[in-house]
Amino acid sequence: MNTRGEMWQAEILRVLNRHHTPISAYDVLETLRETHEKISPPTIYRALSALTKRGRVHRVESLNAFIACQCGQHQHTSILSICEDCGAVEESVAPKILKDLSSVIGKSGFSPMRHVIEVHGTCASCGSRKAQS
Amino acid sequence: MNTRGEMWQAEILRVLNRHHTPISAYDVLETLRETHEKISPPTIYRALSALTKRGRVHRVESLNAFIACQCGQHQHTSILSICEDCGAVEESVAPKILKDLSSVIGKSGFSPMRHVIEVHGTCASCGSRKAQS
DNA sequence: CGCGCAATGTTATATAGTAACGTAATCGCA
DNA sequence: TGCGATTACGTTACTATATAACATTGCGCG
Ligand SMILES: [Zn+2]
Ligand SMILES: [Zn+2]
Ligand SMILES: [Zn+2]
Ligand SMILES: [Zn+2]
Repeated sequence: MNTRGEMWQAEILRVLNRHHTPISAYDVLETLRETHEKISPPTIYRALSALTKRGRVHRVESLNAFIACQCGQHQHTSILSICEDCGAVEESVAPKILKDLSSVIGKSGFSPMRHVIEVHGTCASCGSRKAQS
Repeated sequence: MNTRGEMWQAEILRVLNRHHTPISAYDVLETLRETHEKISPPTIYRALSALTKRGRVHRVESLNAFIACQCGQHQHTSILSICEDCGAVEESVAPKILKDLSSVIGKSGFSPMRHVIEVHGTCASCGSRKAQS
């Protein structure tokens, strides 16, 4: 059975949903340790990996961190816009870009399986805040 | 003077150019230790970071590894196609995709500074090898 | 029951990256 | 040239991220 595993996944998802920025596996670990003293890294990583497979959580490769999927629509490849000022991450879904991407890199015979698209920059509110000052 | 720093950059670039797959900073470290016993991680990371800024080396975020720029044209943002079979990485330059990407994520007011586009999959030769068997 | 399998827990370790500080080279300027 | 300020570099130690390996649990089934 996997009731325990599912329990960890649910707990971790709750932790991730309390944040609006990506957090590291070890941040999750520390948080869960407040209530479950004996939890250890492999448990966290197993659950995060299951959640990622199920599309409930996205791994932010360029930050080695994780964020709950915000776009309702799971099992998609999304574009992550990461504000380097406030840390906020926004998800966009753009099938056309994925298609163009496939066609560009497919020219050489490469067949894509997983896309990582992460854009670092400044979000709207941080941008206007900086423009003011 | 920064002749020492430039020397490390040159040595590291030589190491990276001997491989056709991304290698980790610590792989570089081990290799250089064969000839320079006392070299240490910060030296490697400083040089890698300078090389990355200069566009001579790309950091593969989804592998925590580095590869020498293969496309001659430095200081560009490139799309990396990573074969999960043989590890080979191919670079593509596609300004149109970057433009589309900016326009999609710009709708919400986000202004992009750095793009990370990495596609995992199977390269042409590994694909045909698998199709045969 | 009692064997076999798969999921989970546990310990330890591997891998990746950086802070902090001292020293040495370089620059700005009289 | 002399000399303080500044920056680059080396070195030590440490923090952060991730996984290997093995023990244990609990369930399915004859
Ligand atoms: Zn999502
Ligand atoms: Zn912001
Ligand atoms: Zn390149
Ligand atoms: Zn291949």
